[in-house]
Amino acid sequence: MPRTGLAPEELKQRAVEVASARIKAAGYAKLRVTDVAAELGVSHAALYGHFSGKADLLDAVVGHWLDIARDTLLVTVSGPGRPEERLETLMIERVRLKRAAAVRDPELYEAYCQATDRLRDVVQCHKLVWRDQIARLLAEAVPDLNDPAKAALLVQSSMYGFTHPRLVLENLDTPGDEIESRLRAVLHTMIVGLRGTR
Amino acid sequence: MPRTGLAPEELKQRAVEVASARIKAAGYAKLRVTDVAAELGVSHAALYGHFSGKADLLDAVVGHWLDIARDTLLVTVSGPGRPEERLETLMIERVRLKRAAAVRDPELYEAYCQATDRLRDVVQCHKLVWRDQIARLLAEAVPDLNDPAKAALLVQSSMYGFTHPRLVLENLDTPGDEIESRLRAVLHTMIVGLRGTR
DNA sequence: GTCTTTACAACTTACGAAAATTGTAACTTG
DNA sequence: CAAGTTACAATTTTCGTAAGTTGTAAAGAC
Repeated sequence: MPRTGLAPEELKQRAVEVASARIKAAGYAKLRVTDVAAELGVSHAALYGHFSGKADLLDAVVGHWLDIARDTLLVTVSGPGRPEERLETLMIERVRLKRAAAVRDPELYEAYCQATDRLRDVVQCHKLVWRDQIARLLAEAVPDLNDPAKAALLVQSSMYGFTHPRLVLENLDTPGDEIESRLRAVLHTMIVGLRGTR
Repeated sequence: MPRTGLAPEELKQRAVEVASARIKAAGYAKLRVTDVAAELGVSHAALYGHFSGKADLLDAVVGHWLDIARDTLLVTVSGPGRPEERLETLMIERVRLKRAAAVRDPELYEAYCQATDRLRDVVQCHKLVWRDQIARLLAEAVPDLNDPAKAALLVQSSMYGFTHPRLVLENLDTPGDEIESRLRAVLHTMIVGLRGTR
């Protein structure tokens, strides 16, 4: 049992919570490992036994947020409705979630954007999970699909204009209805196209 | 005839050329109106008679680059081949052009990215021209298309994952062949989808 | 032995003062 | 009169220096 009284996983979780709160309150650029440590009552060096560096702590913060988002979307995907509807909901909810996050927690959202810009594994892994969800829903929505994984990649790519974190930011001035309407139309066109080329 | 011996349009053009060269050489963030003026042999205040501000000068630099790009693509679009092929070429060349620019002139490319981030008119207008080209080619590739303008907007949106300047940057580590192959597949799927929903 | 602290070097950020830049108005020039 | 310069105020950037941060190794604590 460590001297802090917290198990390693508990300390990591606490560190992520503290870091998240500090980013929200003071800004992404102002996150200091020393501050997080002080708030946890340990020296900053103690945190390096749990995170390989500041970047790793940031990844954990982003990963935590992405996990919550993923769980939210999982509920949506598993809900009732035809496969195409659920696929559409997956995309729409994804955009809504990001738009809301960008407005409510702009600094935490910036952490996410930075992780994306830097092609961090935590974001890349999340993308793969998303693609897997798409593949599963596509396999249902388009019977006899030759290669659901390939199709999912195509659909995902066509969605980046709407869902990429930097583009979500860029589109904040455009009404959500307009974005969603366009997303629906693109998605529908892609699905029809996949049905026509299987 | 102005005291510089240059007509207004000539001076503007010279200023754009000088600014471009300085951005390429010293970086986007280092562009100074005062330096451009000095190199032109005028006071910096004289430039404000031709540009409404530094931002306007930057827009002119980006606009100049976009004009060259547009002319390059115009040749491509007007070339031989079936409409779908030409549409495909329009997209592929667009991505190639940007990838090359990002590698060859990263600072000038950053000027373009900043203009995009800031939703500057010069970039928005360029997007409209591009969409118009798409609409024209789509009208040929998909006979009896109800609304070519709407369809063009959808195709354009599906292409942002590949063509948006920030995403082009993000994709630089991915081989060009892979990007292009995916783009082709998405485009083809969109076209088949449009044919199936007209 | 595990987990932490302390100490430290290399690097980054903060800060204040000075310098430079931007945009504008008044003035000058041809 | 058009087109430029000079002068100026507000703002931004630069720069040197001090303070702070990051990551690591050695030492300490339980």
